[in-house]
Amino acid sequence: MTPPVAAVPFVRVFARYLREQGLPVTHQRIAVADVVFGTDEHLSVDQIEGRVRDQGDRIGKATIYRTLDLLVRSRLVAEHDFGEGFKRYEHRLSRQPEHEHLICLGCDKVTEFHSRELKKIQDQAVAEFGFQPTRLSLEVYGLCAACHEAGVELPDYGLTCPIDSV
Amino acid sequence: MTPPVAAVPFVRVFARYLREQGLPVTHQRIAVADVVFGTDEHLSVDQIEGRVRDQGDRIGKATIYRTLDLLVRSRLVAEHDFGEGFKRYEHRLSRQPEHEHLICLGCDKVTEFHSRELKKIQDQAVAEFGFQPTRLSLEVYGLCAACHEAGVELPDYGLTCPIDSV
DNA sequence: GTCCATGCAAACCTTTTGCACTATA
DNA sequence: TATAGTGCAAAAGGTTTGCATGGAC
Repeated sequence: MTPPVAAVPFVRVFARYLREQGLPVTHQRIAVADVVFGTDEHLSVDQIEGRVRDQGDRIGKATIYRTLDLLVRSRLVAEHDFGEGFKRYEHRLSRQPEHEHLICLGCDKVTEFHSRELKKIQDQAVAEFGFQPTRLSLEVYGLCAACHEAGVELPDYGLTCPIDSV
Repeated sequence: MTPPVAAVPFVRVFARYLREQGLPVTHQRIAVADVVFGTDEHLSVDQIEGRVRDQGDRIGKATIYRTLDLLVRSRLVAEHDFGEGFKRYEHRLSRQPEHEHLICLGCDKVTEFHSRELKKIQDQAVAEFGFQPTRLSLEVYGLCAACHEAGVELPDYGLTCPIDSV
């Protein structure tokens, strides 16, 4: 099976990168790249495994983890932790490379957005603490418009909140 | 051993909370609360275990996890993931309850700070996407002033970055 | 032909759970 | 004394590693 057409040039960038590093361009590495560059979703390792197998390729999980490590090091792919107990991966080509995520607690939908306030926050860290930022991680959790309009309610953990009365 | 004086009233808040919920106020729960409310550090479960034992109390890890769950539900304590592979915990009393973290990749020092830009970012999520935020998580990674001045260098992952040349 | 990648299974680490026993109220 | 908590050990779940085999160049 062939990868989505849009993904092909990005997979080529990865292949070129591998050759530049003197690393073999293997069938499995390309299969993982096909999947990751072929979508704008934020994929888990299990999802990547399933899609590679759906394409007719056999692959082991260890190879997926090792290939993702290469992709993240190359900075062609970003790794995220949305607090689910596992990591998710998204490619950084054909989209705004720097963006943050709105994560819906009702339906798990992830919306990408960018705020220029983030620059100010980093500037503030420099001005106030002499801190030199190299990267930041921002996730906003809540309800997406659809869930909000559908009246979805988030469980309130079920317990009272003493901090408000302190 | 007695807990730090400053921690005592906060531990009392937790004890009152437990009674209000109809839950037993046990030695172990109070010992964990003593440790967590007795510092402004961001403690791992291992650190909490060590400090409880240093105070002369015996405790199992399962009890620490179960007590931290209560503390987080009560909102007296916040749980954080700084990407280390385990969680850290900090109390939310006697400090700005809402704050974010600057995490030094050189010495692991954590600096708390607050930026009013965060409010604007949440407003932007509402205005732009109709997203209703309930909480957000922001961590800025980089070098603290001391490490920066000491000339600490961060490893660059060792590989070239093809994305800049795409 | 050399070197590295792959697949599998085992190991690892943090966190959760089951269960017999103990402490709280 | 009834109810819920504790400790221990086992389980769970995601990720990493060791090693013999197989593929890339």
